Amino acid sequence: MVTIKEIAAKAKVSITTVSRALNGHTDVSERTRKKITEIARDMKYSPNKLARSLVSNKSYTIGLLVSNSGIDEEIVKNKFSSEMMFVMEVMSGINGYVSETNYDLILFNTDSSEQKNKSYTELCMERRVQGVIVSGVKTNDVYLKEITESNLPCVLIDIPVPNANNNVGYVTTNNIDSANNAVRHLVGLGHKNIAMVNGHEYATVSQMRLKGYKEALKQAKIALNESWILDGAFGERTAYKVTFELLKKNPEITAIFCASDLMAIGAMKAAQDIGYNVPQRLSIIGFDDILLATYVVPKLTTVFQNKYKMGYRAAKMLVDIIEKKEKPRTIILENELRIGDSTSACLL
Amino acid sequence: MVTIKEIAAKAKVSITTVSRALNGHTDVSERTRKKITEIARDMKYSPNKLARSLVSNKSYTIGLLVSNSGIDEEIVKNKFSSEMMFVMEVMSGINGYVSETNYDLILFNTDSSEQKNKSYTELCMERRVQGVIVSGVKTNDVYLKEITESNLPCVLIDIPVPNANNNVGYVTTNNIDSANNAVRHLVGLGHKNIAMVNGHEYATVSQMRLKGYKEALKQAKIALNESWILDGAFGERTAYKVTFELLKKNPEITAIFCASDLMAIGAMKAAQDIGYNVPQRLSIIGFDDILLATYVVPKLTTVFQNKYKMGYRAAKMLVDIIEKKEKPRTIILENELRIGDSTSACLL
DNA sequence: CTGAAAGCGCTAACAG
DNA sequence: CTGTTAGCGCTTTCAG
Repeated sequence: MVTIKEIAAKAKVSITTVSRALNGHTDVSERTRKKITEIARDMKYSPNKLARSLVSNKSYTIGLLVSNSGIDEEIVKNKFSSEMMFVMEVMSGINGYVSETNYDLILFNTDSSEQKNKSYTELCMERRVQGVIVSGVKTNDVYLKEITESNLPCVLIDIPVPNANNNVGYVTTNNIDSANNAVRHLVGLGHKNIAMVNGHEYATVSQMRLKGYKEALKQAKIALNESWILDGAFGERTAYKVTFELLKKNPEITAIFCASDLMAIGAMKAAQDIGYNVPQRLSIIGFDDILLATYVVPKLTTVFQNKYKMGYRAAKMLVDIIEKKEKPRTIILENELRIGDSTSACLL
Repeated sequence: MVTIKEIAAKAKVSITTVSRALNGHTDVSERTRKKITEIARDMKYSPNKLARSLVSNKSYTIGLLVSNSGIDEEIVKNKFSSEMMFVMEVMSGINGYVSETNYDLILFNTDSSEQKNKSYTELCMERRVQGVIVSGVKTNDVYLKEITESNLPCVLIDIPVPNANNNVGYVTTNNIDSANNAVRHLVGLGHKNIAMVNGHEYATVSQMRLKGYKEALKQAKIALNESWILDGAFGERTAYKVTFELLKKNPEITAIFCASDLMAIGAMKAAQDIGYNVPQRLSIIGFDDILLATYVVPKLTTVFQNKYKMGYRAAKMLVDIIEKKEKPRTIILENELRIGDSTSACLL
């Protein structure tokens, strides 16, 4: 590895001058600058960012904290869980913004963190990342609180933080209204007996979507039946099981609102296995609009979340925080109900 | 940020001693070690890996070079391309292995590299990554050659390198045989007029799969019809278009072998839009077994590639190279034909 | 415009 | 067992 020292020697100048020339400082004569840049190129010089970071105290790296949990919970080992699919699309957006900047992305795995007994904060500190984006982490996560209470700039995806300091922000979508809207759509189609398959309780979005569901029923003056609210754990198989049971016991149900597409797919399979036609006998709505939603048959009616944008905006917000720009620390994106073929008028 | 210097001051020892104590060297008395570790904990000390890397010349970071190209080529901006889906699953495997080690993963985007006019090698050098995994990059990529010819440890996914130095390796699957096998399956079902929708030419896998296709036809003594080999560019829409044309012109075709699942799905839609029943009128086989394959109707018959394993093994190989372990630099995994509902006996 | 010197936080001989 | 010293590659005062 060639260093500025070697360049300095060859150019017969001091390392200071080399540093300045290469960094575009104005106080270097054109002649020496030219000489130096040429030599640098010839020697295939590449600046050592580690060294630069050490002295400037800026690593220009952003941490990305994602969970792999669930990866072999529902699916074997080579397939994704619902969460994974969601996170992947978000990541794509994060990457999209980050690649417009000088920052690089470093990937941390929350699972390995627990193996190694290191908190997320430690992971980040060690690498001196300047900020971190957290996604796919449960609200009861052991290390979550620590990191939001630290001074590390931090943006959370779908995890609202009530009264956080100015270094913390979050990006989420309008879950309550979207859920409400989805359920209202069902009501509009004449459905009255509408069940809900929710995700696990350790996701804020579950609570929000449930809230929207309850609101919509109330507005439609439909009595809430608590036993029709199921826990599908954000998994296809769990959703399948609980839906199967539910439908067997309660033939009066004509529609189900699911808090994720994968669960909707699980529910749909359960319905089909029971012999129900979707949507004629049972309407189903999902949430997320993952790639899969368009490909299953019937095509899912679902709440489209712009996951790319969520990631993009999260990354942007993080850089704003890092660079001390005073911008909103909360972003709530709007969703959009996309009508597919899994919903239709109630025929019962 | 608290440093070992501050710990040293508080513990009234030299920084050397602190360093040794914290790094588990044996030449420190138990008493001082205990004192030091306690102080470190109390002060919330976190070692600066940047500084450590600088002196030890080991960054303990691995670069991950993936392409985003195609992301808005076929699909809007918030959806994945086929390549993306594949790469994502591979990434999951890479992450799986890496999290068992001391290394961290740093993400480079090949597109941004071109924006910034930096070669992959530069990107890696600057961050002093100790090795890099390359995936989803085309064989004609401008910077590809440079990086494999550098001394940087490097593992490629699905890009065989003929006579590379000992620092370069690759992981791929048995594409020729798998393709051969897939086509033979069609032959076994009585098909004789078998077309192929291939990916673009800048992927080695396209060439291999084509080779397998040709081999199988030859073995079955079926004449090769070059005009039945189409370029689907690894995209669903392109595959749709070319298949549509092909089927219109050549009603004698009863089966299509596609070099990727997404293209198979595109082909399937084309067939259905023409009024063909799949599989009765037209059998279709895909390649990859991406998550989608199981969810489309009819469920795709496809060649299962263990993408997680590909990533896992690639990461493992890279670490072996970095740590100078003499292990094979070539890994060719076996695939498995998974029969779905998109293939059946030839009825024509 | 240029250079000398100090130092970022840490590790690693070398001496004691 | 512990401290002194030097230095990883770079940036940044401060003097000239």
